[in-house]
Amino acid sequence: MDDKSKPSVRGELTRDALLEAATLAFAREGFGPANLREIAQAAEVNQALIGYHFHGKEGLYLAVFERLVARIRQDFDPILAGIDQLLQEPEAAPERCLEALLGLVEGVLLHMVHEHPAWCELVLREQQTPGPAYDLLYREVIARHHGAMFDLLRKLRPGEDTGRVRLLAATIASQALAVRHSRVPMMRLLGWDAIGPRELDLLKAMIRRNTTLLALGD
Amino acid sequence: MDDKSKPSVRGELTRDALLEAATLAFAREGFGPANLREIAQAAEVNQALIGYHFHGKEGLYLAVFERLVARIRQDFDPILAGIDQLLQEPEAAPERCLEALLGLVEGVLLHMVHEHPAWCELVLREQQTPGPAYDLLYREVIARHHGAMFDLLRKLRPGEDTGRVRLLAATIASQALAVRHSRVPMMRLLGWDAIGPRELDLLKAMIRRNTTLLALGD
DNA sequence: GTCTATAGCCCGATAGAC
DNA sequence: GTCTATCGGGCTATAGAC
Repeated sequence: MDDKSKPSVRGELTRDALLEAATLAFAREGFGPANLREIAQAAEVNQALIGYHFHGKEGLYLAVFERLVARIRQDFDPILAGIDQLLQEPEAAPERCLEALLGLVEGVLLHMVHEHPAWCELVLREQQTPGPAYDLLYREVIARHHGAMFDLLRKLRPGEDTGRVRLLAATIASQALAVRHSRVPMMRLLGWDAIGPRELDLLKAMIRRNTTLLALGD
Repeated sequence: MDDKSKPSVRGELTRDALLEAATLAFAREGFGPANLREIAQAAEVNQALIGYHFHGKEGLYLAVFERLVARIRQDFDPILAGIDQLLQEPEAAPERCLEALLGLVEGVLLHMVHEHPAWCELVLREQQTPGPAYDLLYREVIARHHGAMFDLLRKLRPGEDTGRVRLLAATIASQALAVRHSRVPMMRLLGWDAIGPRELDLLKAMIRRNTTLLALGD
């Protein structure tokens, strides 16, 4: 029984291999410079199969985003569900709201540290001219995160102007995002070669301290 | 006296037009996908002149960065010189150090908000895969900013571990940078269409409040 | 579903006239 | 310094055999 015996399975293997290779290639080089020949070669699959399975380069690109969004949601849906539950309790203690906020921000930090270094390039490209891929990412990931942070901060700062609470959410989030957006200058400033366990602990501690100050301050 | 009467001037006009168009194109599309034919057309200049003036696509790209760095330095050198002077005073009051820090961060914020959006996008892209162009920018701009922030924060938090002070500098800076790096999701979160005077005041106030808390907190 | 082969396009570079 | 014309290479997409 060789690996070609079940066509429907083989097709799926081909799709997966192409998506895996394409994710790396698009992340490393961006949409334009990424090269279908190399992607097919890295996936050990014939180049013409990209056309068959994904209807061209753009279709492959969108499929890569769908896959990544699904993976991100797998990581964050439990955290976001826990926050939703907490927020539905009428008398949720502020300490627990702060703890939930810290957990969410730390989750984003971990994701930013561990994701492929150039994943940011993909998102940035989409941000400049938001196309279908960015809309998907925004709807499924970013909007949910924003919503959860906003709701938690509103509980922590009752009575504060909602515009200011939103702005506060954005500035708190920016600390975690900076690890990705400003990775290179940040590493140079800190004199780090890589973000290992020791560096990650320092980052976590600083973000925890900063977030607490910013959420409760004044 | 037509505009072709002084060849040396005409060449300079050609260079400038090409640099202007190239800045926009590289920022919008990144190095790879940007197209020399379109750049030449936008500059209303013959495509072959790119080869003559800049020795190809990479030379043009580097020249764009040299121009960008020169303009940024024009804006920030006075601010940074003022900080250097303050830091050389042996008994500089903490209040003045904090004020200088707030001024620098606000300067970065204003730059991120007002300067040509294309420049920031360019930097962001280059940062993902740093080459000679990024080294130039880092040496001439980013390193100086980091140095100034670090020195000011060390005065404000005497005795604190220098690694933590550096990390604090990075997280404080990230707030101002976020206006560019996360512009699209941030605007959606805040429900803003553009950053006008009203929005800028809100941003300034929030960053001032946050920076003060983060610099002095604990 | 897979593969070969190639059509057809776009790009960067440059030779050579002016 | 500028322009026209073109070369050579690399790319995506796809027709058609299996």
